[in-house]
Amino acid sequence: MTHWLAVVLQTPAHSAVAGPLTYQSELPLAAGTLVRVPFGTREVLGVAWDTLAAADLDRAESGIRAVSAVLDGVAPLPVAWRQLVQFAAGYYQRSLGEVALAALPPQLRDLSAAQLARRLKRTPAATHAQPVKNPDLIALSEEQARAIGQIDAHSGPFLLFGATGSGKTEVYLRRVQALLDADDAAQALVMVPEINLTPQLEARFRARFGEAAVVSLHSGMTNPQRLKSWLAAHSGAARVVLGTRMAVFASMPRLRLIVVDEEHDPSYKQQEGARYSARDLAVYRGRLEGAKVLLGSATPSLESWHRSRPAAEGGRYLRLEMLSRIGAGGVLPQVRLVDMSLQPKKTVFSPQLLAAMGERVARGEQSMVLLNRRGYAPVLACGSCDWKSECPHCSAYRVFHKIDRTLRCHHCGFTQPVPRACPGCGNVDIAPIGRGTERLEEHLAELLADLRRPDDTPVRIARIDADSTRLKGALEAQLAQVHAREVDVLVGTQMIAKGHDFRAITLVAALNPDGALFSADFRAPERLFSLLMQAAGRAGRDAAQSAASEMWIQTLHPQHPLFGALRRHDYPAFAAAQLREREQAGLPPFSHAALVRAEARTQEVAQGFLNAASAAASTIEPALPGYAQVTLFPAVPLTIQRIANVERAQMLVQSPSRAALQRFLAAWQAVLHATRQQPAGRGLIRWAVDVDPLAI
DNA sequence: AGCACGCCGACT
DNA sequence: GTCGGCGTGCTC
Repeated sequence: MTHWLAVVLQTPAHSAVAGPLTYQSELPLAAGTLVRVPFGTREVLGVAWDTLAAADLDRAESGIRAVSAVLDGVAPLPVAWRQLVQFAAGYYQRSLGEVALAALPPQLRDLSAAQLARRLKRTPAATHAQPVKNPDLIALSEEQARAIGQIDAHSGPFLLFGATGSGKTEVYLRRVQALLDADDAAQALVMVPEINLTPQLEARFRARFGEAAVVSLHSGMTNPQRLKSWLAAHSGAARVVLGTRMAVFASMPRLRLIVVDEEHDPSYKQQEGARYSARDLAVYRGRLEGAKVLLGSATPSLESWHRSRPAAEGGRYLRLEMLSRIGAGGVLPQVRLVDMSLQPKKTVFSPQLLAAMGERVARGEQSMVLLNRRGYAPVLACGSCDWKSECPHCSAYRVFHKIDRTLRCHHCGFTQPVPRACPGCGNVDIAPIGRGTERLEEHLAELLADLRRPDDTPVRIARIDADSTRLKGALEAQLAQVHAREVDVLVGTQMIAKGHDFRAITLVAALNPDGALFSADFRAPERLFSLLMQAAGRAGRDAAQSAASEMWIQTLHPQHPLFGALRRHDYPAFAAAQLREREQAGLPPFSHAALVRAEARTQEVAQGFLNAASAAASTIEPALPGYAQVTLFPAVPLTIQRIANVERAQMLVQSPSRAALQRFLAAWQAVLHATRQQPAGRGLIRWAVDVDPLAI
């Protein structure tokens, strides 16, 4: 007997074939079954989404092809997984197939049914790994115990607002422990923002629950490793899945707890393809599957903070507070502001800061200097004509990297040797303008050259940024050097501000954070506050030194309220002020936004497409649902207008109602597709919608 | 997006 | 005479 199936495959977002396709099969196949199907001239992986009755067929029976193979070694994907994918595809305006296939391990796409069967034969049968029971545990703080009690007593979602070092990870571990002890098939998902942070967390979870119970899922793993972890989660054998944002889509049949650590981190938002927020999907998934959701941060996103206001005021999350620091005498580092307007112009290090660093060196303690700009200098300029190191392919300057004497574009990658003389006028006097971490490291070496460590050896300076850690294992090696106290002063980008537990650092300095105070990006202050709080949290983790640890900030605006709140370590005050501003300006979380981005060879084409699609939205009959509550702004060029010779434009769509915005976007999708076929879409390279964008 | 088909320049 | 340039069009 012939059965018909709706199968989703990775069909491109821009093509006409966006929805599920119909195939036939001699055997009945359950929804969620993985299949390989013929598609054009190739054979691809698909997920059986629905069974179809003959009456549902809208296509001549003769045109329907047969499923070529069934991957029956893998259990069908659970209904909750399909619902999550369906929701994400709808909410983020992408095709079902794109989201579904991107959520599966890549190797599943590449292996034939036979290859997969062979692979599965090598993996042991799925038994639920049993974690170590009753490990030796340290006593909980009163705050930790109270937070755990509340998590047990309520259904959540929870926002665990816990200072750096307040022991959030221990709370996660205890809740996972309690869950696994109580239910010997239950699973927990623990997400962290960056791959860099998974190894140390993995070590802690493995130590507590044993090797077999814990698997990781992130893009730094090899494809076979990812497949293995994914299968362990899917079969239920793995009890704890640790991962980055992609892990929110892990198939877990008995998911009962989801932890999103550092929930404010922008890395949770995917920035290409389906631009989902793993944090937001985690909350949705928790509700869908009846799993408790625990968001944790010392500086929560304003969205989560707002949602965790008292229930009487409309809050939907339960806020749990852990304000004191464990193991550091409860003391947070002192924040010192240096007014740079009192310093000579072009001062990089104020004398006060240098003196403070010098004291650390003399005592054998470590300092950390943050500068959010890698390379030697952001621009190279000619002294006699107006030549600057512009990238020929982008509307941006190429950065001078002294280490290999190149000019590199950080946007398109275009790299050339530094010219001997000015390409504009031939003058040999071309000079770096501004400074990046490379130059800072060099400058600091000069400034500190005369200092001696306690054993009378010279100061050792190291730099950690994306350039110094490009090689595999380089970051680990450099971090190990810092831990082994082979470094006195560490210079780096925000890469070093996050998560790493540096025991001997007693001074952290931010050299020039002022850009974010007056940025056009409305989230810039939130990010800066979070970065500085996290950086401050790096200092003085060791109890013996915490009392003397300091966070130094050099600024032209020491009176700025952001720094006032930071000095008091007062996130709630900062958040309240920011939320007031957001409310007045009608920005998220008080409104909802989506961006449509368009790329073309010329700015006119990119903007023309967006404006045409915008105009077409209002002329459609009947009027699109919710259209009255939706505001479409005119198309504008992106901040970096051109990258790799592609012009980029965007259009903001805003609404006070999330539902109205969603209905509008769903209906507008067809208009955008149609506009592309019209003269206004001629020359357009691509377009994409970004729902809940991080920056507007 | 792939991967075909299709129609015009420099090579064994 | 073929290999291959990437322009257009289709995939249940």
